[in-house]
Amino acid sequence: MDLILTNTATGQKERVYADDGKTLRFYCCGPTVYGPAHIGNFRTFTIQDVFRRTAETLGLKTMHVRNLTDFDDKTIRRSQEEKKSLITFTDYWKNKFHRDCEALNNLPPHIEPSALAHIPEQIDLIQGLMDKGLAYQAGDKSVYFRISAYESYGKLSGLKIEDRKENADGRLNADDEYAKEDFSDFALWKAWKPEDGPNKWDSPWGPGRPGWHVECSAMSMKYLGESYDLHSGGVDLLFPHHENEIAQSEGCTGKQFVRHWFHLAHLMVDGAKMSKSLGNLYTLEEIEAKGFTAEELRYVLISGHYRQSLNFTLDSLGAAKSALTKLRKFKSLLEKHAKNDGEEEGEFGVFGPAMEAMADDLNVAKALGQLFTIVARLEKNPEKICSATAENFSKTIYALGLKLEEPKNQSEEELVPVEIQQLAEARWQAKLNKDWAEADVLRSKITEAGWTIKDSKDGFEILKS
RNA sequence: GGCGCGGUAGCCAAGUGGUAAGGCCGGGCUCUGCAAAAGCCCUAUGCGUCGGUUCAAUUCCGACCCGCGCCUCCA
Repeated sequence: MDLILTNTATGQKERVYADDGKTLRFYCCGPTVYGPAHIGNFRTFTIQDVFRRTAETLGLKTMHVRNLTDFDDKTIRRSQEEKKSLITFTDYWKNKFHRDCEALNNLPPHIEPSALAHIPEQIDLIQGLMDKGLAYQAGDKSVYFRISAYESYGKLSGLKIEDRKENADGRLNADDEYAKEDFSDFALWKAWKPEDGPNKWDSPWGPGRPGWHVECSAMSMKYLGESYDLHSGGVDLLFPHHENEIAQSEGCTGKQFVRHWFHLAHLMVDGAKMSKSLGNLYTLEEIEAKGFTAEELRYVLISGHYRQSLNFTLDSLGAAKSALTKLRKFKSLLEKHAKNDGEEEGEFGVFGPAMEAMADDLNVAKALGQLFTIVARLEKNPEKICSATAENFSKTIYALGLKLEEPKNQSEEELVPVEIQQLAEARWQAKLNKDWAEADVLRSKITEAGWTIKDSKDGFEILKS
């Protein structure tokens, strides 16, 4: 089964393959570590993870590189506001990011280069562009890419420089106008300014730091080669970031930088773009504080098609919770019947239709639809389940990145106040005595106190309402 | 203004030139003192609006309306 994905560069669905015949080499633009990543960031990283898992499930070997941007305007400014060194500051947020990724069950990239650790590579790239006349040092000592010397600029995004000039009125700031040859030229090397504090590095052009776009070109080519298979990021990076990466990389090497561009639509919240001013910007921590799990969030984030923006609501997490419970139950049904030896037709057996949907442009919504249809069918005919069914289910679930583990017991009993515990036990006694009226009175007292009783055959559970 | 994406049931969301997957919610029933859980069943003559093509359109074409994204450093 081939993996098909829409290539932004051509607008066509194309087969994803390893150009060297061995390993699919791909790069994902990673986070800037200056604060907690929000669920919109994680939609991108999680769908990229589904992409990788699906590729692997279909038999492709992968080499996944994702960078960490650990110096830029924001990291420098905020570290200074907090009176911390840049490294201390970014390390904290790197660790936070890694913990969140793990909770969401995103596989760690094979290589995760940090921009700070690759400044020499970035300087080399800039020097290469200088040598070719594609870059120049301006009066402000910064180095810029000379777009007028690079003809195919704009080929990925389809944006025309002339159009942008017309729309740039009022947006230019005086420095840019003064320093750059052309307002569209973007910074490759930013000359040091007093507000950068101790954060400066030496270069042939004086002290300063690389511009943001260079790091992805320099690091991806270092680890994946001058030409590689696929590059991914949020749609907002299409222009200018990825356009600039192409200009820098192809300008320097003269070779095609990336064959396949994989862009992911944004997550909306309650029908609007996420922003701090609207107060609809959630982090994983906030989602968990509302009583949902990372797996429930993952389910929501992957459940829409990646080329379409997905509207996130808290209600959708509730829906995910129920859907996951259903899958979890099915998993234990499989485990009961998995001892039956048996074979299934095709690469993924009865789950073939679900994997076909995954392979066809990563249609997760369709795959989930197929999955639930198959689940319902097998639940009605459990005698058809065999060891191969369980294996094929595992493969499908792996591609989605779900775990379907039983929720952990959070030692609920200990958290329940003593008086509630006593009321509950009194009620259980009343129940055993078949004093239903007394039992109901006690139940409503417990309910009023904010707890819920769930009976089973030989005991009860106390849960927070 | 330019480029791009989208409008399918209460919500989320697939899909097709031949009569609408799936999930959630809701409703009914079963099972248990009740409740919860669980199980079974039901839930769009309709796919933004108006025209056109066609034996047949939600699916193709045209116009229009609405929402969203990008147009210099935001996944």
